[in-house]
Amino acid sequence: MTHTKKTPSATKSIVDVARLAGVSITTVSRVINKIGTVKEKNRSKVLRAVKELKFQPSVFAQRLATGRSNVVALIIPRYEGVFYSFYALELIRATGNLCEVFKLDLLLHLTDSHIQSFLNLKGVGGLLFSDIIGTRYQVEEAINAGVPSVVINNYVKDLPVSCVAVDNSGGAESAVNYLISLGHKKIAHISGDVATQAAAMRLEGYTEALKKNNISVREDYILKTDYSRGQARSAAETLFKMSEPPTAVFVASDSMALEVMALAREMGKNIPGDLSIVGFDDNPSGLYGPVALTTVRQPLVKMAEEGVKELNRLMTSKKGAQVKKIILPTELVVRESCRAL
Amino acid sequence: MTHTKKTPSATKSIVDVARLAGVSITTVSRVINKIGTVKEKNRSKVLRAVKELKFQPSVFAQRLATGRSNVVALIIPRYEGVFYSFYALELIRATGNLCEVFKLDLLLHLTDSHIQSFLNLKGVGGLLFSDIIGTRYQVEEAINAGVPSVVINNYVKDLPVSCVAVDNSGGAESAVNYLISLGHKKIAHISGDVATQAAAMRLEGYTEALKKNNISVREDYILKTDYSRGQARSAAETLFKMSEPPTAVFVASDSMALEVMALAREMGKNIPGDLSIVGFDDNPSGLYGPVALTTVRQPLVKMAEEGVKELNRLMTSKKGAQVKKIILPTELVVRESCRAL
DNA sequence: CTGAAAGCGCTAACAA
DNA sequence: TTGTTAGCGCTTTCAG
Repeated sequence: MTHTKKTPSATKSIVDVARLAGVSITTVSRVINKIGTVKEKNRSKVLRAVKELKFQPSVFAQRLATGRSNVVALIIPRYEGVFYSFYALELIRATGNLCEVFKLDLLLHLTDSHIQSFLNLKGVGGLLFSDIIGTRYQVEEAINAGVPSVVINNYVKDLPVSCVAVDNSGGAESAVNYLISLGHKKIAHISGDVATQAAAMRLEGYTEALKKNNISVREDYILKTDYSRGQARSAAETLFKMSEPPTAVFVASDSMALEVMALAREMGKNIPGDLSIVGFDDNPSGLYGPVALTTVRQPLVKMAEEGVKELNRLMTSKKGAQVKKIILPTELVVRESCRAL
Repeated sequence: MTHTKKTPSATKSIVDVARLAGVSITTVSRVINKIGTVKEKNRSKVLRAVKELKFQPSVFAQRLATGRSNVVALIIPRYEGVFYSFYALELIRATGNLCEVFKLDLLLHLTDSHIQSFLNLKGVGGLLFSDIIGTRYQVEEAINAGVPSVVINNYVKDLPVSCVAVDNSGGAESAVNYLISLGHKKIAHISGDVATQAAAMRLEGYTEALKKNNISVREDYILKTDYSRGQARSAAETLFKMSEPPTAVFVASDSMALEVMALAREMGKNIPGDLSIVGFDDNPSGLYGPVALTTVRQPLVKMAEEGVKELNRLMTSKKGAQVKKIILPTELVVRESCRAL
């Protein structure tokens, strides 16, 4: 009985290519990895064989042999408020696009904060954390294991990890300053979930701007939400019912700001006539309404891109590379939802 | 010089565990893979060693050895209109969640339809295609390569591949029938991108319902869009300007329907007084407006789940398993945006 | 019930 | 410039 080499139906391996091309597997490997030191003649023979056999190297064998992995896991906390947002989608999209550019495989990992089992760190070459809320432990674990990691959307001071965040407090300040420059003094703030750094910093920027302008901070003008439209609506209702309602409101996200505008319209109020509104995000939805929303543009795509770039840098440089803390500027986009008093 | 066993800093391997536990690596492997035939005594010794060493098996070695991979790639066409949607996010979310349940690694792949290089089929254990628009070639390639695949959101008749879709035409019919039952005869349709099967089927359902009720189909009542809010707004403008405007409109997506409602309000029109509206999706945003949107609920999450389940079935059963074509029912959700004539 | 040994497909010294 | 060979870490017969 002919001792056939294993299952003949098996997919082609580097050995088959080598045989067909009449060279050693090493040479094939060199061609695949573009090692240069291969004679043009052999090179083309290999290439031809590869094409004929439709050969694709086994990534597992490669990874096992090299110890390197080009898999990047994007860790998103399965945090309802956040995940239903424009933010999450933009982030995923931008990350996906750039990973493709860098030839990285993007592993998506939605995680419950209370989850015990973490992903197998041996399976990934790098970790991209979307925020650190509820995943701090995982970040620490990754750092200890020496897996290149970067945290996005959270300026992590107290951990030796690269991060790229947005200047939330600065953005908030510019929004409120703008309102003040328009003559507003009674300015409310509908904040997002202050458990997130982004929301907390926006709140801080709001109070800072007020203080610097000698406007007293009224607690009743600060409404905290979970970033959902539902809670934004409730907050707006509260605002409108106040005996001394604000003349302007800075809202922590565009989608919430849109909800406030919607409610205002329903109640027959005029925007910006009766209330000036500034959002945060620069979500395209803000453009389609009757009154284009003035907002603070947040470079979400850029943030994701910088994150992937930084991660790629970490992954391709030797162990112990210096971490980077990047903070991206925001930009006030003036449209139609505010008026001068 | 002591011939140290390679880099001592290297992560622990099965060998270290075996040594520490005082058994062979085979036994360790058995314990890891829950092979049962291991004496309790050895078993606990191994477990203890695993814990002490914080051992995590190398997925690459496992995959190389077994030839099996639990990596699932979710292929989403980078199709602007689609990707900015509620749809994409829901899909990713549901897929991500269920993959975790099945212990599958989710690889996200956003693809340009014109891309040549495809992902390395050897690297994945299964493929989940979100729609087949622009990726038909890839689907065929996967089928030929024998890689388990399922197409979501598109009922693929002409290819031997599993798919799970939604009853778009049925859903559209029920929406239009409902409008008709309310006494409407002048019913318009703002369709999505008819290059997608979903939009095409909704349009078909619309015309079918009309025909079955002996209402003539007016071409000028059919406005085609790309699913974007911008185009929805233009379509609505067109509608409102007509000499004989419709009394009701069936819109192919909730986000577009919301845009139509917004425009109506801006123009001082009353919903549902002046115009009845039915959407499609059951996007939660439809609930927050002043008038809750009547819509056709689309089991997006269920669709994604069924997709993953089916893929998992394919991946765990032997080659050549029978493909399944699944079609999920929709449900009309009556809320406040329609009135009887 | 356990262990020795032969791979899985590829890369990377080391020689030639 | 090319080939030989020894692993990478794990699974899986096959003996014991």
